[in-house]
Amino acid sequence: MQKATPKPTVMELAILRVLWERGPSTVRDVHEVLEAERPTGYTTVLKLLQIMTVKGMVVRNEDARAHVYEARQPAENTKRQLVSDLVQRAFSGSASELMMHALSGKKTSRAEIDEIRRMLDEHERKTK
Amino acid sequence: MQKATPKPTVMELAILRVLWERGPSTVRDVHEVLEAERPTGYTTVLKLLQIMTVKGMVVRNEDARAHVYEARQPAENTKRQLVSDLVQRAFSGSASELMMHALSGKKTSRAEIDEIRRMLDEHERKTK
DNA sequence: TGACATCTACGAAGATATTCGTTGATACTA
DNA sequence: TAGTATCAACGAATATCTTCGTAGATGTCA
Repeated sequence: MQKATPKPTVMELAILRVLWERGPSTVRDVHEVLEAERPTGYTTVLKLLQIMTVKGMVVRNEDARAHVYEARQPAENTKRQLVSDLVQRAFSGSASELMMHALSGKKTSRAEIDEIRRMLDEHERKTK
Repeated sequence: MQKATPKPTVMELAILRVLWERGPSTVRDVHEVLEAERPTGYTTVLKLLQIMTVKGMVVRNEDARAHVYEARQPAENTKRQLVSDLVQRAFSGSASELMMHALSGKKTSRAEIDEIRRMLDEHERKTK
C-alpha cells in the first residue's frame, strides 16, 4: 500500500496544475507558466519542487542537467481528495450542497449544465 | 461597499461552521462543539474568535460578560466563495469537472443525485 | 468575605508555508 | 580558454496559522 500524499498547499497545487497540464517539466517550464500568472522567483519554484519531491508528491528524473519533475499521483486522485476535503469541512459531506453553491457562483453555461446532467446519468448507470 | 472578508483558514472555517449551525454563540459554546470533534483548548478558540473579530469575519456582542459571537457573512456567501476558489485553483473554472470529482469521491446516494438534478432544473429555470 | 469558577486579554512559542539570496557546479559560446 | 548563462542545493528570513500559559477582572456561593 502506498503512503498517502498529504494535501497540497496553495503553491503546491499551482505547481501540480502545471505538471498535470504540461506533463513532465523542468523547473524552468513550471516557472515560466507561474510567472505569467503572478511574479514568482525561479528559486522559489525550485525549492517548492524539492520539497514536493521529499514529500513524495512529485518524482524527479535527474538524467538531464535540468531535472524533470512529474506529478506522482494522477490528477484525478488529488482532485478528488481536494473536493472531498472541502465537502467535509464546509458542507458536512453533502455533495448536493456543494453543487448548489457551485452553481450560484459564477454563471454556468447551458452546455456545462447539460454536461453535468450527462455525468449524473452516467454515474447512476454505473452504480445501479 | 463592504470590505471583502478574507478566505477563512482551516480552524476559522471549523468555527464558522459552528456559528452557522448554532447561531450566535459564546466561546464556551463553540469550544464544546469543537472539543467533541477534536481536543481543542478553550483559549485557542477564544484567540481565534478574537482574531476573526479583527478580521471582520465575526461580530461580537459584549453586553454579557461572556461575549457572544456571530458570523458576519451569511453561510451562503462564504461557502460560495470557498467553492469558487477551489474551482478556480484546481479545476480551471469548470463546474462540471468539480461535479465529476465530487461524485467519484464517496458514494452519493440516489436521493442526493435526484436533489442535484432538481437543483439543475431550478437553476436553469431561473436563468432562462 | 473568602474560595472558587468563568471569562477576556495578551504575548509568545511552535508549526507550517513561502520567498529568495548566495554558492558552486556545469554547460555553452565567442 | 575566458566569459557568460543555466542549473541545483541550501540555508535563512519572512509570513501565516495554531496553540496555549498566565494574568487580571468579574461573577457565584457557602
